[in-house]
Amino acid sequence: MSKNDSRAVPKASNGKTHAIRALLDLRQRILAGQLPGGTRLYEVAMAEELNISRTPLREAMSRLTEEGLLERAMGGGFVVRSFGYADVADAIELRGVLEGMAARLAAERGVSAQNMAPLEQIVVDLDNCFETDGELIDFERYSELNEAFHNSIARLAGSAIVIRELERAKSLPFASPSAFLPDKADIQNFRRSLIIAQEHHRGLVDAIKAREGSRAEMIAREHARIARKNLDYILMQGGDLASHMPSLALVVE
Amino acid sequence: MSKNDSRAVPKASNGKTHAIRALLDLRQRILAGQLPGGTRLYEVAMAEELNISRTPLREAMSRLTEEGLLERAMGGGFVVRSFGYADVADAIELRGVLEGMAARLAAERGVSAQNMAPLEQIVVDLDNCFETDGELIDFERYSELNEAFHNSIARLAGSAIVIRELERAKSLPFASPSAFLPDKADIQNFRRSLIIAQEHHRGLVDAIKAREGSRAEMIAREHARIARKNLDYILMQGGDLASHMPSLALVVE
DNA sequence: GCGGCGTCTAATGTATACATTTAGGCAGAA
DNA sequence: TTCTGCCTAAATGTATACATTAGACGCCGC
Repeated sequence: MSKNDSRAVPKASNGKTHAIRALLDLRQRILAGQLPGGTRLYEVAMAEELNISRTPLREAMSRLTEEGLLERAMGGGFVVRSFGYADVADAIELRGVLEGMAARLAAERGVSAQNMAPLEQIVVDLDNCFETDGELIDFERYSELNEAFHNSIARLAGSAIVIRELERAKSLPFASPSAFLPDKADIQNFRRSLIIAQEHHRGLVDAIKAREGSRAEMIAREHARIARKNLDYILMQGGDLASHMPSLALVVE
Repeated sequence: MSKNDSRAVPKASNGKTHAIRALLDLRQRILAGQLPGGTRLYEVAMAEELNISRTPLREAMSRLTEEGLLERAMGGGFVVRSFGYADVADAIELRGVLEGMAARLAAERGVSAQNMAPLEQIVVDLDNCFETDGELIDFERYSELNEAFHNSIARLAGSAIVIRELERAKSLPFASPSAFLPDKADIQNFRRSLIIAQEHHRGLVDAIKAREGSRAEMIAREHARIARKNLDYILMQGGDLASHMPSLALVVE
């Protein structure tokens, strides 16, 4: 058989190899905007800064390239990927398209009641995050449940490829489903958003159960566009809100 | 400024570093099915086999992971990614969805006559690959032009993100637009396919020019489904044809 | 003064020795 | 016989020295 199992795995059991620590550290710096798009990461300098050798650093940068946060520079080396407004908008649209594909496939291929149940439960739980007057009370929980809802949709399609690509699309911080959820302070301005989003969630479940593929797809797309609308609102408000939105720290152009 | 230009670039100007050569070699072996899905690539053994050290080998494997041909194994190491029929079908559908998104965006955002011209020329050139009775004569050229057509559609959307993700989707050999073009010997059986495909090309140009986003999207999707139909036909024929289809060498399950 | 050429330097590429971790086998005791 | 614990081997992780390359800079000749 060609599939040999093996042994090794260094410090990893501990939780972290040098490479993993470097990965986390670099990711955090990029997401925080400390390493602006276009910044070239020089191996020697960065290795010294992180107190590791070049080998695990290259490993870390490789993984960040897979993640889409770095790019390989022509002729070697790594550069922080640049994102502008158009990229953010397109990444959100892309997520919508992929979630739409997942929802459509789920509807077309059919989902058993048993597999549907968790999704429906999430919708109920999301409802319980609201007061009777429609005001959001448990913000943290809403965010978690929203994330779970989107992950479930991806899984319901039953396609490893779709799951993988959706995961990839969401790895850009500003493309994540919860990227532009309102800050706690600004919930008032987004109340309508949240109510509409929840209606989308209900609609998606309904469409998938009824095996209405096209409807499911369109709702998923429209749902993603809420993020874009929130983004535009935030940008229109000026610098103050934008600085509260950590997803945007790495967006420059 | 944070964007420093730099110097180094080893043998690369020559065309190949050890890592690049290892990359090409491994890719070829995977695509040829010599390294079946699930095969674990042991660094020491593989490095010896390729006559290089582990360092450039890891570099090569890293890049193949970005490409989607390898996966990182839990606890370290690399494994050849496994593909089954469902993955091939889904990858084709995914390409259709992404090309659909590109076509829709192109239509919605509008394309200048100047930017549209090359695409229209490709359609004319594709027509010239057929005899008056609809028989394909210049197979090689058809394949090239088909590839060019698909690349153009991606570019017309004017979105770096879309171009990138489409490039990624097409990097799986069986998801490429020309993956299931008929073998020269089997052209007869696929004549209808080619005629329909060409009609799709015309329809796409037409829809984009008329800014009919939804129509453009649906044509692009339907166009990709030709590949799936050809795939199914090939599989139904039994092993003989499949062995003529190099894109399928790495598909196991 | 200007242009070409050589050298120098900074960066990545490569090899390799050593460290770390775990699987699995072997041996001894209950 | 079976369980337990150690020990070895095999694999990846890490550090580091050295090789290679290309651009920068300055010198020299015209």
